[in-house]
This record gives sequence, structure tokens and C-alpha cells, in this order.
Amino acid sequence: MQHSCLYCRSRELSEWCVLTDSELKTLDKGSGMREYSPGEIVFYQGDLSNGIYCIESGLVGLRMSDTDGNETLLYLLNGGNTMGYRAFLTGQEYGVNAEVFKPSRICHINSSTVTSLVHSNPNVGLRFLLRASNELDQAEKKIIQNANWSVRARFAHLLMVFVNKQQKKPIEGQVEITLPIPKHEIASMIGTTPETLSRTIKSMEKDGVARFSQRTVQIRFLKRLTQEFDPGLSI
Amino acid sequence: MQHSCLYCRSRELSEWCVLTDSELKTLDKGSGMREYSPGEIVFYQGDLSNGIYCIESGLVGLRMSDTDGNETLLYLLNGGNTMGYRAFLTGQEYGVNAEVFKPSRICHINSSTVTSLVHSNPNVGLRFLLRASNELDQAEKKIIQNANWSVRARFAHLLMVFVNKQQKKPIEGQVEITLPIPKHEIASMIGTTPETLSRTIKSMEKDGVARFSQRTVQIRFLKRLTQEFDPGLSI
DNA sequence: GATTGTAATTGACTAGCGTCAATTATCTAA
DNA sequence: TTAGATAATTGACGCTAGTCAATTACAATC
Repeated sequence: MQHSCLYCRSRELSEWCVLTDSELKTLDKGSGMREYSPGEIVFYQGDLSNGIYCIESGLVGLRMSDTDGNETLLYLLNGGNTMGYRAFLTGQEYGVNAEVFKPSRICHINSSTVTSLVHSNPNVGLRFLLRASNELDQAEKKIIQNANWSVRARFAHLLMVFVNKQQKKPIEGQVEITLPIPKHEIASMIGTTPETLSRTIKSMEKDGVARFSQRTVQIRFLKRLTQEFDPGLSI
Repeated sequence: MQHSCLYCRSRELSEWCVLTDSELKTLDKGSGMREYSPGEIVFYQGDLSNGIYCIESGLVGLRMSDTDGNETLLYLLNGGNTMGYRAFLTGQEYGVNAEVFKPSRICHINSSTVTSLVHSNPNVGLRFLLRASNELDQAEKKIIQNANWSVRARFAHLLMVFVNKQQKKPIEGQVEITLPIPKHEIASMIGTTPETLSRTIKSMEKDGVARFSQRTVQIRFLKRLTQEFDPGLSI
């Protein structure tokens, strides 16, 4: 149950990588770790923020739901990712639910500590701005993709994201990946239904693009997968 | 052709509202104004940034295109809005084209000036973070809406955005608005085609939700328009 | 006014994908 | 191991909205 920001392996990946040694100690003192199990909710859409969450390890999904009850899984976060920074820095309520998908070690840094760090080191704020900017890029691309790509193309693209995220590197265009979340969550991520995703998978198997068994996906030709959403690559 | 940040009516709406008097003078010295005509491009997607643009008056659209040639109009900006702050602050290329829709007065603030302002006043950076955060909220909502709402609902929602943006206030649930951009651009904004939008307009007229003639839209019952995308309001 | 280019509309067609309902598979916990 | 819940699959069906092609309206320019 012990935790220490000083020796956290994920810290270098996070916005805290710009902290000085003394600031690091402040961070360490102002934070506490908790272990979460799959299914647990770290914070709810609509809640007010009282600090920032920092994932040491595990997998967390951010889900947004609208007034009609429609839900969409917007982001998957893992070790080194901070959560809730927007709500904190703008003083607004959380815009999403944070749901734990895999056993996770998640730290919470209290308000005053974050505030003092942001003020003592201007780079922290800029880091978060960088983060927001990147997420915005991602979100805008997603808008274009959802509008112009078929379900199959969007799914192929998400598979490529998973391929690039994992450490195991493809050999001669072949890889095997494990889907980090259940298929109906994947359907939610790409803005479709489980039924349509199921049929899409079937058709991709038929075409020999990939083999699916449970959560395992064997990709034979990465290039063919890429062509699903970027036909220009065939040239 | 003269221009002055000190007396700019739009400044209070922009991120520069937090500047001190002396910083204002720095801003004024480091910026220059140019008048643009409809159709002109202020900057191109892919270009490198060399400062920040600031709209004094007029109307500018930010359009993103992907590798397949699909284009989407993502934002409409007018007086008081800054453009290109993300590319500048993150050092990346512009992610969008900035296209002038109505005659506009647009100021350009050069790199060194922006840099010095960001460093001299930490609130400037936070303002831009706030801006990015709001845009991100908007973008995420758009993702959910595009996935779950019909073209008709999305169009009704955009009409409501126009209603709320204009100064003329509704009287007893009735308003008349003028579409700020041609219909095919509106189609692009809500992720559909001009043909489908045309049919949607026809069906809304048939149902008596609004009357359309050229760019003028007469809305009889704002409540009915709202119900198009938020049926819960009928309760 | 005539000409040209762009915008908007309309019709016909249909593919993609969502919905509903039923069945099967898989997982978890007692 | 069994039971119950959740996840995944499959089939049948219908509708939304995209595509293609043609026509009409409108705007700008000479």
C-alpha cells in the first residue's frame, strides 16, 4: 500500500516530469494512493473537482453521457496519465465518468498542492495546456473520422491505435494484440452498436484481414489493416 | 486602416482582457492589422505558426481536411476570438485552414510579443488553457451528438446556437435569424451533405417548425425547435 | 442584358447501419 | 458445479442519409 511520487515509474510520462526535486517532495506529501478494482468509479460526471488524479498503473476509461442517456467512451488512460485536470483548472464540474477497467493504482493530489505547484512552476501549466491541445487535436480528428469513415474503417483505425500502444512490436507486418476492453465498449468508442461491430469483425475475418478469438486479435498484414482507413497507402 | 489594441472594442472578449496597461502597450506595438475579404485564407493547415491572430471584427471559419479530401467546418469565429493559439503555444503546425466568410479586420501579433506576454503575465497562459478546455468540451459534445442525433436534430441545435449568438432577443418564443454562412457550409458543420440538409429544411417547414427563405429563418416556437434535439423538454 | 460560375434543390436509388428480438457464449460468484 | 448475469452473436427488418445525376435558382461580372 506504500506509495511514493519520487520513485514512481510513471511520473516521467506525466505532466509532473517538469518538477524540480523540492517540488517533487511537495507533490509526494500532497498526494495519496488508492487501489481500484474493475468497475469502480473514480469520479462522476457532474461532480466538483477537489484535486487531480494521477494513474500510476492500470486502465481507466472516461465516459461521457448526455441527457438522453446516450453514452460514449471517449478516452482510455493508463499509467502516467492524469485525470480531471480540466475540471480542476477551470473550476467546472467533471465532464465525464472515470471508470476503472483493470486493477489500478491511482493517486489523488489535493487542491492546494496542485495550486501551489502550478504557481511555483509555470511549466506545469504549459504542460497541461499541451495536454489539452493534444486531446483537442484527437477530438477534432475523431469528429472528421466519425463523419466520413465507415464503422469498419473506424474499427481498423482503433485496432492500429492498440497495436501502436503496446510494447510488443510487429514482426514482418504481423502482430497479435489483446483487446484491452470488452467489445461493446469498443463499439461505444467508435460510435456504433455491439451488433454492427460483431458483423464488422465477421466480415474482416472473411476477408482475411485479421483473426479474432475472444479478446485476441491476430493481424497478418498490418498494411492491409491500414488500408482499411487510408486507401492511399496502396499506391 | 489605423488600429489600436488600446481602444479595440473586442479586446475585453479575448484572452487579452487580463493584460495590464503596460502589457497592453506591448501588445499594441507588437501587432498589426489587416483587412480581409470573404474567400481569403488567413493561414493554411500545415503551415507553421509565427504568432497569434486576433479577430477585431468579421467572421472566420476554421476548416479541417483529412488526407482523403474530406472537409469539415469545425468552428466559426468572430470579433474577440483569437486564432492559431494552439499551433503557436505547442509549436505544431496549424491543424486547420482559417477562411474569411465576412469582411474582417484581423490583427496579427508576432511571436516574440506573444512569448513575452505569456511569460510576464501567467494569467494569459491560464486564459488560453481555459479556452482550450472550453473548445474541448465543445468538441466532445459534438462527438456524442454526431453519434446519437439525427441530421435534423443536429441542424436544429445549430440553429439554436445561432439564435443565442445574435444580439436580437426572442420575443414570446419567436425570432428571425440570418444564416451567417451558405447552406452547404452549414451542412459541413453538422456532418452531412447539402442534399440531405435541403430535404431536412423542407421537412421542418412542412412541420411548421420554422420558415426558410434564402438565408432568413423565421422561428415561430423556439420551444419546438429545442424539442428537436432535447425531447425531454416536452415534460 | 447575356454569360458564367456557384449554390440549392429535387428525384431516384440503395448501402450502411441501427433496432428489435432471440439465441448462444462467457464470466462470476455462491 | 450450478445458477444468474453479462457479453456476444445472429437473423430479420426498416429507415436514415449518402450518392449520382439533372434541374433550377441565384450572384457576379462584363
